[in-house]
Amino acid sequence: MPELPEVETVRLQLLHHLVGVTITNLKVFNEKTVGNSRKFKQKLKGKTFSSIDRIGKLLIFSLKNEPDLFLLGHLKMTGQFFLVTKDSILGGGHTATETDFSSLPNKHTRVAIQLENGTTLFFNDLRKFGFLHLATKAEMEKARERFGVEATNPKLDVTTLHLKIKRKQTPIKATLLDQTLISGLGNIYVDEALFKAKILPTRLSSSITLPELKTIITASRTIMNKSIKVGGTTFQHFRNTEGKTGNFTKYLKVFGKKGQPCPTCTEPISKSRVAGRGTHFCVKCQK
DNA sequence: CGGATTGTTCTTCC
DNA sequence: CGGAAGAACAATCC
Repeated sequence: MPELPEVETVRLQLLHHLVGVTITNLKVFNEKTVGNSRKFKQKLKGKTFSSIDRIGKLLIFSLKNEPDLFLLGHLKMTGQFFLVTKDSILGGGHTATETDFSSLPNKHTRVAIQLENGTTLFFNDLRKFGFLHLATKAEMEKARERFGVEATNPKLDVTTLHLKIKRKQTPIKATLLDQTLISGLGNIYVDEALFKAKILPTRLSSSITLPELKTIITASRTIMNKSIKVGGTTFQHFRNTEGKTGNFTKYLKVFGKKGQPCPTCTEPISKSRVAGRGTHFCVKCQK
């Protein structure tokens, strides 16, 4: 379940390997992933990556000398990028639990992008919810506008956010997952941030005071920045572009810890459904 | 084999 | 009309 830190981890790695690199060929294994594969291949062949941006969990690829063509990428729940160089094929060295690069493309490969330097970028996605879509500048900007300020952005104005949510009759968890209000949080980091802020995920948004919201936002930022530093969380399907799992798993305090003692008070961690999602919390620590 | 899993959008309901 | 709840999407695991 890639959230902001995982997507940022992917972005940094792709940035390192793709900028200035030209696409020589493309292969589409799943039409729906790209929309229209004919157009997708025709538009991208011969183009050079110039930069990669991110808003929330959406990746935005810019192309050299193409001011009106962008590539929007979303991993949704199970999307993965794999960057396979000659070296990594030859070198191997991955454990059995990790994806075997020499076997790519495999049955979950939806798109393969061949690059001039002998590298291939694979987009794998088990559940086919993720996408790589072409967009005009106007479409890209429209997509951007749908996102609220990123949870990690120090400029996030909590007072403005509080005004937007103080009449909402939904659980605070649902509000924090709403990407149009605040972007980047997903199921894992919401649970972790609310635990750190000592707020119950079921609390109505309207009951959250400004100081409480500030605490939640600060907690989100702290947790996600820490996660970015260690390469994200691996829970089920996330792998970075080298096929490695993230390292934030060991820092998780409540997510996936149902029945285990709360790290603060030893009360067993509870799990229920909030906002339609599996939700973890401590009934004693969170109010 | 039914139910749970999850990011986002779409549909339905009140 | 607008907010909120739930379904849908896909594939897999238990």
